[in-house]
Amino acid sequence: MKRPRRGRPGKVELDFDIVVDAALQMADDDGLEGLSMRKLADDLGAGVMSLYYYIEDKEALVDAIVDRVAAEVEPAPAEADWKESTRHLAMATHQALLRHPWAIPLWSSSRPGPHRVTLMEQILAALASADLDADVVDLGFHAVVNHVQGFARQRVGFQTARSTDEARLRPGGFDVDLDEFPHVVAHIDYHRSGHGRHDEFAFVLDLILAGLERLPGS
Amino acid sequence: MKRPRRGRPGKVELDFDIVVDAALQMADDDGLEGLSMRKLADDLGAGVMSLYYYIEDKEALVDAIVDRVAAEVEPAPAEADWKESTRHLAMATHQALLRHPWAIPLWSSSRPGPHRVTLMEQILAALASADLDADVVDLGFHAVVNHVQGFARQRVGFQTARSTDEARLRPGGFDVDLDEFPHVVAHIDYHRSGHGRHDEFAFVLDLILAGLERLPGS
DNA sequence: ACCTGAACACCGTTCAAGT
DNA sequence: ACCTGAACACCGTTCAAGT
Repeated sequence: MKRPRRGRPGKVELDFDIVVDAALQMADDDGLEGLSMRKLADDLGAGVMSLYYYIEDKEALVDAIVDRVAAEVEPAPAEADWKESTRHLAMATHQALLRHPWAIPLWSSSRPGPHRVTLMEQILAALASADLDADVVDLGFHAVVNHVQGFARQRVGFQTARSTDEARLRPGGFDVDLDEFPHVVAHIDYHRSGHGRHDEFAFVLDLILAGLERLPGS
Repeated sequence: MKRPRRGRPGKVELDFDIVVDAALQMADDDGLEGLSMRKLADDLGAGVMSLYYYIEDKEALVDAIVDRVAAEVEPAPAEADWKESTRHLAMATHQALLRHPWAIPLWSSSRPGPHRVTLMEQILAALASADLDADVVDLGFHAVVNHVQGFARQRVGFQTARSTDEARLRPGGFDVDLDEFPHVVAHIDYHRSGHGRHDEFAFVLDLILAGLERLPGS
């Protein structure tokens, strides 16, 4: 089960992007807890400590790969109005997060890099271009961001528990008897069985955007 | 910097609750990454491996302390209507999360224990008792849950970066020049400077609840 | 039934050094 | 300027054993 090496120990071509690329690949393959400095160096055929010439520490590396995910979000087309732009950015972010599920819990907790700041700027700019009160812009920003993150989280959560039986038996490491929780069971079943709307993410997103217009200024 | 011990090595009183209590305390004191099996055993004056008699592994222990946080959320008073109940549960959850910030990223990613399932049941039951379509109940549930988690996350995020200057200089480990991001700067300033509404959490929550009533059924 | 130490297979990072 | 190995200070957990 040895990993393939890119070169012989002794001299290896390395730079920031090569390190971050390999780290992103490793997180995609093995999840966040599968990413270690030592395995990463091994993958690259370098000594562990060589990595530290290009990055401060592991945390900075993780910040960097999260920012790579943010970089995958394309800007909205120039001719889009505020609602279309916001919608585009939210959907593209949602898709990027589903491509890199390990990034979901990090999306708001790790500190933002340049691409994530750019993404924030684009969303805020789109909302600001609407005829909305400053309070409503702020509120809308958080509503959209929370929706994106919350929905992605929920989605990968349900991927984990495949069958209803599995969910019934151990919703945690605990033995929770779901018979006592009829609404929870109904909720799980609702989500499991196609539940009417095929794209609930977009549906709720549109509700949020429509809601913003109807809001009293201040 | 030795930790105080509760007994002499050789014989210690231990049970599931004692272990979980100590783990919760340690997470509150030192954060999640400050919680280690070895330090925990030390705290309790026990050998590390003694802990494994009561818990499966560290992950199960973390699930348990997260569930303890859920246990702190009081049920809504019986006479409350659906909106008051939902509001109560959301606010109480928000406060519990602020008391245990380490639990915020775990709130939706770790698997729910009995108390968190109970909390879900209560929220779902409250929404179901309203005269809302099943789709709207589902949508409202996620809107409320996302709001609680997203807002808590945002709140502790801002606690980290104290001054505007600090945020300007390094929003990440990156050197992002915020001058290029005027809307982001405005957004940060808006949040920093009292921003009109004193309790934005409750304000947005009420908007969500009011919005649910106005929604078309299906 | 309950608790244990030794050992294993890992981590991230400091440091002083090599080219 | 770039890369390194040895060492340090940690981890969580398996195992075989003790009472």
